[in-house]
Amino acid sequence: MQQIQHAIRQMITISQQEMEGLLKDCYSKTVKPKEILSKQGHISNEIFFICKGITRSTIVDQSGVEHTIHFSLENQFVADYSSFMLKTPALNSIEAIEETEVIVMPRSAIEWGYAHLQQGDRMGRLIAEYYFIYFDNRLKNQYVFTPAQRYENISRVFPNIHNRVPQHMIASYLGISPVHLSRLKKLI
Amino acid sequence: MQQIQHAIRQMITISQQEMEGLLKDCYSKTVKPKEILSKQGHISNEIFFICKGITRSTIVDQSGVEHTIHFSLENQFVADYSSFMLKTPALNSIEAIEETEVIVMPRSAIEWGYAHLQQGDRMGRLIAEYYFIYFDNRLKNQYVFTPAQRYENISRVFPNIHNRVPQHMIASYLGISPVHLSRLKKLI
DNA sequence: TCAAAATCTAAACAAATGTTAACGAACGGA
DNA sequence: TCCGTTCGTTAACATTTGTTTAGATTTTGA
Repeated sequence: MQQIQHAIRQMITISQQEMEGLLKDCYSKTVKPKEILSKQGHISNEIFFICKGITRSTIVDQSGVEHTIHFSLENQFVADYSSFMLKTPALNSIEAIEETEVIVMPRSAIEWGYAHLQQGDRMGRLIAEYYFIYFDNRLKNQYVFTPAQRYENISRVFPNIHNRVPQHMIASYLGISPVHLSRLKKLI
Repeated sequence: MQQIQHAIRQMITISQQEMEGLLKDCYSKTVKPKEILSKQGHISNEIFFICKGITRSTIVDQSGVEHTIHFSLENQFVADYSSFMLKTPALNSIEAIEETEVIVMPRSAIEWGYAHLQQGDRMGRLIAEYYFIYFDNRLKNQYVFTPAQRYENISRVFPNIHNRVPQHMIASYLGISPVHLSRLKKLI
């Protein structure tokens, strides 16, 4: 619980009492590689904070092919936020790549935060803004860089990613086939 | 000013007095087709609300090729939010496609809002969340749909777009060449 | 420890997409 | 109104990327 408190305090000013209220419904959970944290088709009612490990978010297309849309590392929050906010069935799943320890924040905790924290909306705003900047940057990258260039840059966004996830998942994240990524690496 | 007030009231509860404070530094501006509202390389210190018209946001890659990353329609806010939030030089420009009337919200107005509005952070959170959902959806679309499918779906996001912007800009938005879009249309 | 599964690379071929050039239609400013 | 510009389409060819298959290596789990 130390880690998540530190992450929260980096965003907002929060009293010890408030912190206890926010975290009272939260609990820790450990999942093994390939285990699912959050499943497509279900409404996401939880946000996860990663204490240790790494996860990937996946989405399945009409042909049944699975795509990796995101990796999440230590000290980051992860969820299908669209599903969480809209209360619609999640389009993506979240699964552990390594053995991963998370703190589960149920919807009740988040709603308690918006209602009772002095800076609850501010925290929501900062989280949303953080992801906004991330998505915005990612979108611009997609217009401006080739897949090879995006491969070269990926460890800026996900440090040490090459040592932690198999290459075919990186290819999936880049939107290219694993065979093609292997080809591109030869040229770099 | 009616329109922007209506848009704001759809997000938050705000008194008439607060509204006047928020809008006191805002002003109206009209630009002709192809005129620039916001230029790449400059720090964005303004958010625009579109009363009438349509704009596109563009980014230029290393080879000097211009890409259309976004269209913005009536009753929407538009800016390079990353530049606005981070106070870093904007990567993209915003230009009018049709003759466009906007309300300019300078940074001073936004900051006044965060500081003085009862629900200032809430408004910030809702705007950021709205864009989060938009980007998230857009990203998932890119993994799951082919360019042809994204072309077929584009008018769900940008109603009537086909009658308002030249096709080569739509191709640019989709990330394909205008020639290729022309080819794809034949097959649909 | 050992067999099965996962992973990466490579080659050959197929499909998708980009580039260039040409042409006619529509559009816009003088 | 007229002429230059922008726009959309088409064809031919080039490049990029996907698919399939195979083989070698590593990892995993019983």
